[in-house]
Amino acid sequence: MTTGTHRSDALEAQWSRALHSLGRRVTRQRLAVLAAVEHSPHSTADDAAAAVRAELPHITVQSVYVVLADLTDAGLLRRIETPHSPARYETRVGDNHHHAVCTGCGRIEDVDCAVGHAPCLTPSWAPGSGRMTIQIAEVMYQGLCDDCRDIPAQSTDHSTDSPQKEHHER
Amino acid sequence: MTTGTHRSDALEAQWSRALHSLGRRVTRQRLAVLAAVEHSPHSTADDAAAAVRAELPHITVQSVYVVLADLTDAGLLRRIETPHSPARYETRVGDNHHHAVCTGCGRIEDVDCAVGHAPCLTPSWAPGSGRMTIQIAEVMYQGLCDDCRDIPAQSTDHSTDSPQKEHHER
DNA sequence: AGCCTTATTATGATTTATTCAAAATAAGTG
DNA sequence: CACTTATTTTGAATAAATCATAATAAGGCT
Repeated sequence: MTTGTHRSDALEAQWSRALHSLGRRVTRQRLAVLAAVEHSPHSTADDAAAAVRAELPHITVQSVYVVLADLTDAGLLRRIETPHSPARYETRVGDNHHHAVCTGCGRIEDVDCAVGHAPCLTPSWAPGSGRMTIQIAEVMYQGLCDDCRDIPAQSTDHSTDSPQKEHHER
Repeated sequence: MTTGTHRSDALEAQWSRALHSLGRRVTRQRLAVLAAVEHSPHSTADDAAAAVRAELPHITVQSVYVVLADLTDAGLLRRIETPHSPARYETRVGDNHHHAVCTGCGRIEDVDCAVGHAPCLTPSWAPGSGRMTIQIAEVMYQGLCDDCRDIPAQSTDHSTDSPQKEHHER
């Protein structure tokens, strides 16, 4: 085990090169965090920390926060803010894709840009609004996934509640 | 001052009716919160609490949280989650409009739906994703407003920082 | 008008998500 | 191998939001 290579070695090399060319140091924790997020996209900081601990048992959530923020800043990760949930991260950067979250179970799916590519960067402004130079457009779809539609009301207890109210998960 | 009416009385009556028909009680704090959010849209819970205190000096943020959550649940308010900022609320519900936030100053503008109306509810799915029944599509644009483009770097202090990094406001 | 039921609000504490400052560590350079 | 400095660790602090319980008041009823 001198070389200590498991996991996708190709990706690791790729990330190392990327970090290097960005003038950033290549560290175990950065590679581990990248691998964790690559392996399970849309991870929260906690998720990532748990995954990383398999390799670096002593890492703390705070360190993971620092690494995540830095990698996001460097452009190697993308941060997603889903409603009623901590921030999530993914390695798929650069392409203009969006997300759909199921209001039933909270699962998140990737969605290709609805309009094509650039068009969603040219919004039609509401009357009276000042114009902006749009740089990114994040679309967040919300709905019910097929699985959750099969189980109409597996809820715990709402007596007179209408079936289609708020769902919090997690 | 027996009638105690100031502020937009018409709106207040409208909200009262809405609450009533939803089987919910009409309370001072609900009306005050609605008025506060109506007056300055995209308010945070803190903003709303501050505004409401002009009328109900003893109200606490926690109560405002409860009221906001309940009104959102009732469909009288809409909750917006902007990146790097607490949740915000607005009274404009029902229409399918989106938001643009300036990465410079954090100001938020309303944006009419880019695609028209319904189309943004029919996303093109990424390969391998399970389908979902989309209910709402929130689009979050990010960019620089004209004001912030005029002042390229009025920042406090970033020495070697590139001008286009993270901005936190509030 | 006044009482009563129950939704709503207040209170105080608690949890969760995230950030910060300072000390310890380790990448990469010469 | 030594040295500089980015990065990580550590421990504490803050911000945002939620929860359980007690107090209050809305609106139906008589």
